[in-house]
Amino acid sequence: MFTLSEENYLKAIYHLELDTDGGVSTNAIAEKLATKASSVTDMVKKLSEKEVVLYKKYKGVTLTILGKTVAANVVRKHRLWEVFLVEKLNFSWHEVHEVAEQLEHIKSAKLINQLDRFLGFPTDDPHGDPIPDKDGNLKIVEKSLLSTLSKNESGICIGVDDSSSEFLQFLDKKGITLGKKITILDKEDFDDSLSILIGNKKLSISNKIASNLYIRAHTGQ
Amino acid sequence: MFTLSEENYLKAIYHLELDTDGGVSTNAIAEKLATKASSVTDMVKKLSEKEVVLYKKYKGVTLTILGKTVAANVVRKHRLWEVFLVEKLNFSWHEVHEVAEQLEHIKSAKLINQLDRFLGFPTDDPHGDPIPDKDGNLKIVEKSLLSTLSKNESGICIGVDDSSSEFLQFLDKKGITLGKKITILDKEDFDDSLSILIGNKKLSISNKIASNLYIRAHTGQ
DNA sequence: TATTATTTTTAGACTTGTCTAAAAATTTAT
DNA sequence: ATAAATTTTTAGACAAGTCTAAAAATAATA
Repeated sequence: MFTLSEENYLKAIYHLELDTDGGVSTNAIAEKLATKASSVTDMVKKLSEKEVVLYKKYKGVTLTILGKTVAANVVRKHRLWEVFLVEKLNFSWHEVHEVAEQLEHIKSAKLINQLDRFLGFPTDDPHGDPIPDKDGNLKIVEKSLLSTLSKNESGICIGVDDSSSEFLQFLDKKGITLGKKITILDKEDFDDSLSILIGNKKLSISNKIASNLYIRAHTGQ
Repeated sequence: MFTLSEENYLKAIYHLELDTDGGVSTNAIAEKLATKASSVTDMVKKLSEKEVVLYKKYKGVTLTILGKTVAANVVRKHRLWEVFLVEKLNFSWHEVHEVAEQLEHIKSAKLINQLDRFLGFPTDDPHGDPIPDKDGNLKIVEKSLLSTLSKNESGICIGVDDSSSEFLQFLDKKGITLGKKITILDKEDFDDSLSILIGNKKLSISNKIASNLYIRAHTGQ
């Protein structure tokens, strides 16, 4: 069994490993968890003894198979609870993270299996992130940043990179939601801003926005 | 804000106060929380500084208004989650306690208000215990132990005193559930065991069982 | 009421998870 | 390749919550 702190470290390492090659650095973990590098060193030693990470001094950390399973399960719980909050309790997508951070640590296999069933076995959370299955496997989805599309190309909005409350509320205001078709009408060379068509509305968005929206290629019609 | 430990102490004191007159003793709290009296003394001092309990050395503890509100809110959350688990996730009533012990500490006013609404504003948990309202007020229900009824009296089964998993599973096996009408057919002087009619079934139950079942008087038919 | 017995508190220690400050290792730059 | 900058680790300390063992207060009993 793992403590709340241990689970948070495992989750952080799990996320960091996804966009890092090789071991995850002490500093990166410290930044992600808003803690100090020395604390990370201490915890990583403990996790290493529990055989959920591989750790060589000064060489960074990697999750073991067991560690990855534990971490993926925490992520699974986090995302299932987010779905619950949005679908059943009328939370907005920008409100769910903080509460899911707490709920993800509730320990009960039955609870999470039944919740999964109750929600109809969802595959994605409200931000478009895939929900790991019971064994911790993640569905791989071909996705690109909106900012990488060219003029006249289009795709379906399937997720966000930055899921801060501010960004999500901005998207709400603009009417940008998951599942909507987006077409690039024009790209401005000057500042890389985009003119897009979403639904039947024309919008102008900055490159910063476009670099935080994931798109699935949309062939045909 | 209160830590998990503080909340558990407040809840324990809250429950103990309900069936104690005067202050709650250190030992009683220690027993309820399966901890040591010395630990209780330490915590009670801290709670006293936070002004949620009144504490005089050697004289026991009482909740302040604030303390009672905090405790009732934890109980409210516990019982709402129990309803959720039974009604929505198909848990049996003997399985909910352990999970609700964890869920009761999740901090989010919106979560609990929306959960309450989602569940249709239930007034009782699956064991028949009343759910405190937002202000911490408890509905008072006139109830008696089944063991106090006389021959030919009857009532509706509305709750259990002992809600241990074993007892609840025993009740499941016997088909004794909340809301059912129970009539005393006979009382055995020798061992105070009862012959009862529940639904259309005749059952013989020991006094120990009868002393753990709450009944609401059922006048007429 | 004096003496036991019980309850409660104190004192000191331990664990978990964190921190600061300083030392050691590694990386970067000259 | 040596010096400087950065990263990482160690050493020691602290807070929360718990424990054991002993002292102090209260309650029970003869």
